[in-house]
Amino acid sequence: MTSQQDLLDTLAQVARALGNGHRLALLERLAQGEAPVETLATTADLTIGNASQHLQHLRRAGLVTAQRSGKQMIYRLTDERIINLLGLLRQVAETNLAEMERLISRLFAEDDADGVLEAVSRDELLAGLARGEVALLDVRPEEEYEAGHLPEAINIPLAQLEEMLGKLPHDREIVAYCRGPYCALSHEAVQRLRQLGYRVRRFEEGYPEWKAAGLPVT
Amino acid sequence: MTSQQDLLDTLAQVARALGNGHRLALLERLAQGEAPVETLATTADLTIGNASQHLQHLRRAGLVTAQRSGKQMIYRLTDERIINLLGLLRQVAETNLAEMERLISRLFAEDDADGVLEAVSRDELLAGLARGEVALLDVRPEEEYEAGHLPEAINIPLAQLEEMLGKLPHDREIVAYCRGPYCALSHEAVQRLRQLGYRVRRFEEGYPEWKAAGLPVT
DNA sequence: CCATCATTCTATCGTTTTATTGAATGATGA
DNA sequence: TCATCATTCAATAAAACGATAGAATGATGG
Repeated sequence: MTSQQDLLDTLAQVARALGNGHRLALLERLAQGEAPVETLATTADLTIGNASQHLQHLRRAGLVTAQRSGKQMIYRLTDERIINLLGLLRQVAETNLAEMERLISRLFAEDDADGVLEAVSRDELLAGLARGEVALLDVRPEEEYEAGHLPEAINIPLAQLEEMLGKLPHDREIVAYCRGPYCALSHEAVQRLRQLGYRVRRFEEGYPEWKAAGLPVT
Repeated sequence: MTSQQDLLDTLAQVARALGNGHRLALLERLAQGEAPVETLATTADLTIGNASQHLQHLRRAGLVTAQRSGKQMIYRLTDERIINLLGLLRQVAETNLAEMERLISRLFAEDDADGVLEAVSRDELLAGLARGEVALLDVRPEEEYEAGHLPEAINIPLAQLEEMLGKLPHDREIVAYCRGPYCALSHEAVQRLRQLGYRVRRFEEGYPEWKAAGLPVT
């Protein structure tokens, strides 16, 4: 009977590994693809030593694995389902926590003045793609695009948006996506492109969710 | 950009609420149905004060809600998806954590000497029920059975197993279930019934998972 | 084999969590 | 209204966590 509680304690240990904002940021970056410590530290805005320690913590919980490559240590998620786990955690938090709602609306406050920027759901996107009515735009950095992206997506990193407008079609609606639901890149891309007269909306999810759902990636 | 991290911090707060074995035990009990503090404290083997404090913690994280009923405070899960969240957490932990495997095999060590006790999957169970080839046995306490159970399940609490054998059919295989994958009740029931000559296996999940999957309950 | 670079380990300190105890609150029924 | 019961609140001490800085490790290129 006591080992029943041992199991729950072990489970709790895994949950506790998720219980820190910095570690969640590291996992979100890892959901885009494997990366060495330095990259992870930079995107999560941590010192190297600090990032290393958090990564050890995630490793002890079995959420990430590490592999040496030359003098670098490459980390990756142990399991695609971790993305689903994060998604479900987010769903539960969003529906049941008023605080969450407040933060989300603040993060995306400026956007939706006239309601036209409503996000495109996965089903809607799939339907639009099947009918050839939409073009996909990936606004993540080139490195993350190279590591994997949605089929037929055009990559224009946000930093080069205006320079690379030539790659965008004019005959179709554009759907922009980035790292996930909380990633602000596609929000900003949509705003800037709309000011330039493009017909564009954002995808409500991101690359990791698409991949975790078993949909094809390139 | 900083509010991106605020969101992750809030998410981390919810994860941290799951990061304690006692709180997971409370949630597992709540997955069976709502209950007052005293019941919860008893099943989680906590003092009342301690249980109350953990429940407050879960409430702040938006995972449970409380409602006064007379002089008792009734707690319940805010959201069925929390059961899915726990299930996914368990899956991830089981596949990626050697420690987990060790604990599970220890918990169920005696059982499977000859391999016949292999658990019945959800699909297999549904097929068997559809063909009328299996009878369902719910070995949880009567209180939990009353709060909800699988359709057509016979309730024989483990404590009264031998006294109530008369309720069991002899012409079909019996599938026993209880609170969930780690619950030992159905394991023990299967062992004891097999010694009495019954053809019986256990369901690999439990009532909460069945309900959370949207399958019919009574 | 030495200098260098990426990463991890160790030690420390301040902060947060947890369990425990006892007092306070809120509803009930005599 | 008072005594009682269920629960929560408040205060404390022990344990776990998180950030930081500097030493140690392990691979590489000369």
